[in-house]
Amino acid sequence: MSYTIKDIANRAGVSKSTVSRVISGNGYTSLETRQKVLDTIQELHYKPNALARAMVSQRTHNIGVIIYRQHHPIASHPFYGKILDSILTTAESLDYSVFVTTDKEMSSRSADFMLEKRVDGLILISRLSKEVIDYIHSFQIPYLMVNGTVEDDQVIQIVNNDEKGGRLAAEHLFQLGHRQFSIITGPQEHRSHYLRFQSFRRRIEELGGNILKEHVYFSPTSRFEDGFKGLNIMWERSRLPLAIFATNDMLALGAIQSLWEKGVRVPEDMAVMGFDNVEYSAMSVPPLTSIHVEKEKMGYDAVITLDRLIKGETVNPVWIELEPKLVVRKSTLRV
Amino acid sequence: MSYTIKDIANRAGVSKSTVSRVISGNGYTSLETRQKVLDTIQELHYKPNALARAMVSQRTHNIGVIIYRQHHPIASHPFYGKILDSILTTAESLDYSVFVTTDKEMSSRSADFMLEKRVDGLILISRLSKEVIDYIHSFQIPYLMVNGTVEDDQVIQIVNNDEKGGRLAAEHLFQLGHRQFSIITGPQEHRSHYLRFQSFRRRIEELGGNILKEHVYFSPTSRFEDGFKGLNIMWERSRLPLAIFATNDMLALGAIQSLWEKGVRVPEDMAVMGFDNVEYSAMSVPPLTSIHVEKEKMGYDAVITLDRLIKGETVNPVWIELEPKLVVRKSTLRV
DNA sequence: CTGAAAGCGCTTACAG
DNA sequence: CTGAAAGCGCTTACAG
Repeated sequence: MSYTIKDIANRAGVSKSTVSRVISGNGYTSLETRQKVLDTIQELHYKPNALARAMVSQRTHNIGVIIYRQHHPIASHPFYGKILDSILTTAESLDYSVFVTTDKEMSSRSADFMLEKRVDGLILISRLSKEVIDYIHSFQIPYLMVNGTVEDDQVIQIVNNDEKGGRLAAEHLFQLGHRQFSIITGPQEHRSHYLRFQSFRRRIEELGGNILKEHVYFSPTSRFEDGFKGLNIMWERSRLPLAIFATNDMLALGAIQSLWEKGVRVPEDMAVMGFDNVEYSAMSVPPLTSIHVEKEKMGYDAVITLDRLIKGETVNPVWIELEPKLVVRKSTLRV
Repeated sequence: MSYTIKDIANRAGVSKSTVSRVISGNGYTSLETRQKVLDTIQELHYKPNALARAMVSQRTHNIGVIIYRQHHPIASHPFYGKILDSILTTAESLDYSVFVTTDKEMSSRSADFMLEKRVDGLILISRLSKEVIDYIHSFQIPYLMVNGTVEDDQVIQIVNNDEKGGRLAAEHLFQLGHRQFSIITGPQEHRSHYLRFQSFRRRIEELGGNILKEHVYFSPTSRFEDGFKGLNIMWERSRLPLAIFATNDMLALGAIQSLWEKGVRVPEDMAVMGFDNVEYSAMSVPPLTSIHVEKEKMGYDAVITLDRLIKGETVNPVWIELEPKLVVRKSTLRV
């Protein structure tokens, strides 16, 4: 196989301890031996075995990311993929390697894998069952949750302030003069969709607008296809208001394509807005007004916070909430 | 920390060897002791330390994925993200865990990390410099390349048949009656963009059409923004032909948005087609005609092949080429 | 400043 | 069928 510390020691004419010392920089070494060791390391392209190191140091410098996927593959997901990207780069900057796993059955299989590999900590993304979380919790391993579904203040969570986001959306459409609205909202078991919808509705009602029951479509998923379908279903049900709010961008884009097929122009005939501000919202025709969610920051904060936990520092607050922001594009322009 | 094999042995009143045997299923164990051991494993939620196992077995059951990213974050990328997704699920089915790393500088840093962690094998995605590849090669670790840029038949590669794809695109547009074309093509150092463009042009010329120099835009990246910009630049340069071929979907979508801003209708006024068949090509307005590339199969084949290499089996052929397919959508419909 | 020894948590022959 | 011993490749006190 590859060279070991013993090979280096022999070749440099010193002991393993000495080699270990120059690599780690702990303890004293004479300049001369130090140089000799460094040279032979170079020469042999020696790579210390991280497994052996981890065995004795009880630290792998690996972290695990578990992402729940149901319908959507996850890495390529415009929302979760972004979070993952930023986890990857942040982790790298802190010298962690990251195991990525996507979990379909919400079983503990992924968790078991990670546990056996002795990761230093775990990042859980999206929907994971209470059982799995409790299971992980029982192992006393540092972990936290990003954009989770479970309200649990035992668990460190990083989330978007979806209530505020819903309000921002409501105020934007209201200001454009709309008083009646159609809603396409994702699975209500998912905290985000639920909060976005509820706070949008509440704010609209506060302002004096209203939302009729027949103008709400509860989508079984948060995907494009169901945004498309949802619009069709509502369309056949009744004459639609001139503003549509979807609780995420993919649903909104689905609605827009459906409207386009019907010959309804956006924004001239109807305004549409989404939520998340995924990359594609800027690329669509027309570009989609949305509520920006700081996906990169979610990933960044997750790693930084996990690193603290791993180092035994206490983390406060337990609940990290990020601020959403309105991004106006042409899909809601007053024409 | 967590329990060790010794804890289990003590509690069950047997030796470590015995515990090891029942876990691995190697060697004989009486039904009685077997049950006793299994029970205490259950009871203590014992998780064998994969590091220790790997130390002795010289197999980590981990593989590494290195993705080059320059402009685009990579996990969320509509093309590479899909490959990654399928790597993740395939690896899981073969009981591999996967380290994912994105490499910006094309340095050997990621490779070094993976090497130190003693991954069983490596999957390299996209553009990686010859030096890095040679470097990895020198360590005798099983590895292969997906959608690579380098033509090197020493290296096992999984690629799309881009020449055929380019031809399919040419034939489709030609059949619709077009004889002149605009091209937006990505970085020519990238094998895919180069081949797609060249074979498209060749096929068009064979058929009797032609492509003028001023109707070709060489884009510095393969991103949406540059598709948008490319269209603008050509637009100002001269009157454009009524069919546009972009060497990937993102460039095509950029062009479509630009046309939309100018009031040019697709496909009524102008036909546009892309390449890759990323998810968003089906979601755009209008839906985009494209050449489908089997991204999922790339990831799948990569893992299956790597697994063979890891097991010491020989792999033939060295160059795995996937067949592209034309997907017609409304952006090129004859109206 | 340097080396020998013990130990991290497993598996694998080897005896019995 | 079961246990004691050696070893995987490191690090960490402990002597010297």
